[in-house]
Amino acid sequence: MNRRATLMSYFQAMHLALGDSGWWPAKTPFAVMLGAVLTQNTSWKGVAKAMANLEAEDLLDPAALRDLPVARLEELIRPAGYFRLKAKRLGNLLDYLDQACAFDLAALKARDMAELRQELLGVSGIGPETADSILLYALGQPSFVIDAYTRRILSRHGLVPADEPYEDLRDFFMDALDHDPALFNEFHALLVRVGHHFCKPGKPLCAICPLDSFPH
DNA sequence: CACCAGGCAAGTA
DNA sequence: TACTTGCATGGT
Repeated sequence: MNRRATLMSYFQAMHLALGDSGWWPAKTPFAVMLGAVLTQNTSWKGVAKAMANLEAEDLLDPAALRDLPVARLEELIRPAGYFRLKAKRLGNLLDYLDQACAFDLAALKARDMAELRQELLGVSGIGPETADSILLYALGQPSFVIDAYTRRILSRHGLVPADEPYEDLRDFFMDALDHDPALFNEFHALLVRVGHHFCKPGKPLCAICPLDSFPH
């Protein structure tokens, strides 16, 4: 079985078991970018609280956030953890968005993906996973997102080495699959959901994991 | 109590 | 280039 067929069979198994994930479909692109930074090495629960704090003050908007004192931003995002660090990183992102498109985020959707990805990676605080999350979930561009669960699940199934570098893992998906944003979106979401529920660090895969019937 | 969560950058050798 | 460490709150 070729890699495309293998990956699609994983996708089908996960989707059949868990259904649609509905990740980041309804919010604005900017809100998605905020979430992508705030969720770095952090569970979504605290991020949701931080986002609610911002929304309650109508701050899910780049210009509004730019005018907010840093100390106030730190206070509002505190539940997401690393609050001083993340306040800086959001400031860096705002500086970039102002310079790159004058906060016209819709304009970024038309940009060349590879070029835009390189620019995002140039922002301090935006690494490969955050950049790909922004491209895919905020801008609808077909950039596959790799996270700790994706690496863990694929390596435990013997599809890649455990220490496979981020870019190689991303190529593993992108060389095999059609560059369909909807597919990339749902595929990554399902991998995270499966990892979260069934694939804890150090523990063996669980018998009710939808991927348990695959070789590992 | 220990450990982890949808990472990243800076420092060290 | 390849490790190590700091960042911080909240849940299990």
